Formats: sequence, structure tokens, C-alpha cells
Amino acid sequence: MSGSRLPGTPAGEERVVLHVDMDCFYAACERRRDPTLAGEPVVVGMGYEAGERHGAVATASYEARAHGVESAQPISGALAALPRAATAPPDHEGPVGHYRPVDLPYYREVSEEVRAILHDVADAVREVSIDEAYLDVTDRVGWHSVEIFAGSLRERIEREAGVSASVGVAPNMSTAKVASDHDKPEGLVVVPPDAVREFLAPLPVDELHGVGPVTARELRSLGIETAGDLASTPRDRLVSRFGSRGGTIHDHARGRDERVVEPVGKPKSLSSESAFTEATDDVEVIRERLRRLADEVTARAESRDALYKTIGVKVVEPPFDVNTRARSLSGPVADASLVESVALDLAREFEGERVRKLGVRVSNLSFDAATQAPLDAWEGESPPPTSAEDDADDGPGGTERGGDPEGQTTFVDFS
DNA sequence: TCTGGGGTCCTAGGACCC
DNA sequence: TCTGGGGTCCTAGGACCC
Repeated sequence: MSGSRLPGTPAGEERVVLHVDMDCFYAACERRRDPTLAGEPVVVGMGYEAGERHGAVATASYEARAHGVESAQPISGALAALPRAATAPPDHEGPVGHYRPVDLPYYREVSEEVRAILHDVADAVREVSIDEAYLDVTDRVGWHSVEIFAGSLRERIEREAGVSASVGVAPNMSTAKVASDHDKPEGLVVVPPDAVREFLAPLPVDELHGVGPVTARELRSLGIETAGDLASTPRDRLVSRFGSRGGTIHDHARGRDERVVEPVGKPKSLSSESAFTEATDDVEVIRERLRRLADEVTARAESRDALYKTIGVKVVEPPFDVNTRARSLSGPVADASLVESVALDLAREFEGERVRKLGVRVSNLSFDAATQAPLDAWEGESPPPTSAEDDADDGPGGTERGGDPEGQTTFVDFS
């Protein structure tokens, strides 16, 4: 039914959707806190301190980008392109960067100030991340004056929160998203309903939301370079090649997107991951890290009143082989020691392998405390371990789903 | 580009149920 | 004791996003 008009959107009336995207948000926050950084190359990331070897750039200011530093770049590459000011030798010539560690609590404070402004100017707000949100302002402003509206919103964010934003305006979310990205930083791009197709047509396919490197490469191999090419490709061809995503990107390329701006719901999963400086096969090191990750993730689940039914691990082997294993319980629980013992048990399959990264995840979340399965409901699943070391549960003798032969054999005691 | 951490959604096969 | 169709849940992996 993707072609149908959603209720609440009267025929002939286009919604007015804003996408607000903060410019280099983490770097902007660091500048807000330390105004001497104004105009300087700023790199926010992890792993640049002496002795650290791994890490990545979270955000680079435009001045830093001009010297070849990019988001998600390995920190070693960033340091090579732009040495750290604090540790550059006195005789160093050429540009240097100001490196700062990621300080999420502070960025959340700033984000909260921006959030308050957004909710003041719009009834429907969807916060996608700490630095990005969609607004539906159809009931507040028409197309004739939305440019002034969006411009004053931009100014207000800058004045009151001390950070800058780019804003895209369009009749739907996916086009607004592309628009906000079109003239960064401090951009304001308005794409009225009758200009959507011509705005999108010349853009490279990977500027569309939902087209990543893999899909872009495959599209190019089909001779599809621009959103216009994509829009004129038969839908069937895209769907048979890319599944339902093919239909979605076809819609987006044509400027069609019926999603409604609504608040994000509760999370579906929570996870903690951590990479080793160097791949290791040391069983004790691996188990210790798994325990830490299990602790972290259960603490977060508890702080959010989340119960979970599924516990999983992620084991990344060099060069970058991602393995995941998961086990579902008979009902939702909140039990830190159970998460730990199940995680250790699931990871046991990889004993002896070299591991570069580990993760622990809880999913199948529920948020109604009353739904916590009574203890006897999962009796036999896995007795609460009496000690963290001895996690060789004789475990889920039988979940009520029964016939899970794999589940049983993985619980044999290997130690 | 030899890759950090936290998420979402989709797909595909298998088990199981009626 | 050859085997239909519809549906759900589970697991593992992949692509994508910030």
C-alpha cells in the first residue's frame, strides 16, 4: 500500500517537513565549551593518546576536514594527516589539530537545549540521534513562508544553544534529509513540492538515504549513477535485485516517502561492544571482557527498566569476520548474572580463535515491569550461577518451545 | 579507509503448530 | 510414513545509519 495516502494527509495538501542536522555536532560542542577553538581544526575521537593504538574519529570540524581528516577514519590516519597540536614537536611546520575525547554527557546537555527549541516550534518531532531530528510543521506554516520560519529556527538554535545547524525543508522525510545535507554547514535548502523531482534528479545515488557503499556500487554497475537514473529504472528490476529496499530507494529517488514524523519508540535492543588493541586468543582475557560488557549492558537495561528475552554475543575475528550467536529465554527477564553466564557460554564456541572485538547484546526488550517472567517460568533454563567463574550451566534442559536440539547441545559442559 | 561503538531493518532457512 | 498451506518464532548474517 505504499502508493496510498496516509490518513491525516488530505489529498492535494503536501506536508511541510524539516530535517534539522547539527553541523559537526561534537566539534561544535567542544567549541562552545572552549571558544578558543573557534576557527581551529578540531578532531573529536578516541585513541589518540600516547600508548593507544586503536580508535576512530567521531567528528572533525570543517577546518580539520580540509586537511584530510574524516568521520569514522582510523585515528592513526587522522594523526598522520593532521598532527596533534598538544604533542607536535616545537619545530613542526604545517597544520596541527586540536584533539578532544568524546564527552557524550556534555553533548547530551547541548542536545537537550536544541531539543527544547525543536519541540517549541513543532508539534511532531522525531529525534533520530543526538544531532538530528525531523519536524512536521504542516499545521504551523505554509510553503509561502517556510523559508523564513526555518531560517529563524536556525538562528535561534545558534543563539540559544550556541551550535549551528543545517536545515532541509521538503514535503517528506527522505527529501528533507537530502536537502539538509545539500548545503552544509549552516545550510538552508527549501524544496517545495513541485521542485522535488528536479532537485533530486542530478544527485549521485549514494546521496540518497538508504543507499550505502554496497548498493551504490551495484547500482553503478547497472549504469545507474544518479537519483534521476534510479527514478526512471523499472521498479520491478530494483525489487528483484535488492528486495524491499529496492522499492524504498526507488520511492526516495522519485521524492516519494509516506513515513509520518513521529517520536522514536522504545529501543529494540541494547548492546555493548569493545575492541582489543590487538587480536587475542587468551581465554581469560576474553572472558573477563565479556563479563565487563555483560555488566555494562545489564546496567543500562536496568536503568531503562528494560526486560529482555534474548541474549546474544558478537565475536569478531580477524580480518573482520563478524559472528553472532543468540539464545532466547522462555520469557522476559532482568538478570545480570544470567546474561553473563549465557554470554560466556555462547562465546565458548569460539574458544581458541583469535578475537579482535567482542559484544554483548540483549534484545526482544519489553518495558512493562509486570511482564517479568516469574522465576519458576524459566526454571530449568539456566540456574543462576553461584559463581562467575563456574558458568558451566547444565542449562536449559528444555525451553517450552522444546525441540531445540542445538540449544541443548551447546549447554554441554566443555570444561 | 584494514575499520570504534550503538543502533535499525530485512532476509533466509529451519522448527514447529494447526 | 506421500505430504498442502498458512502462520509464528528463532537464529545468523548483511546493509545501512549516526
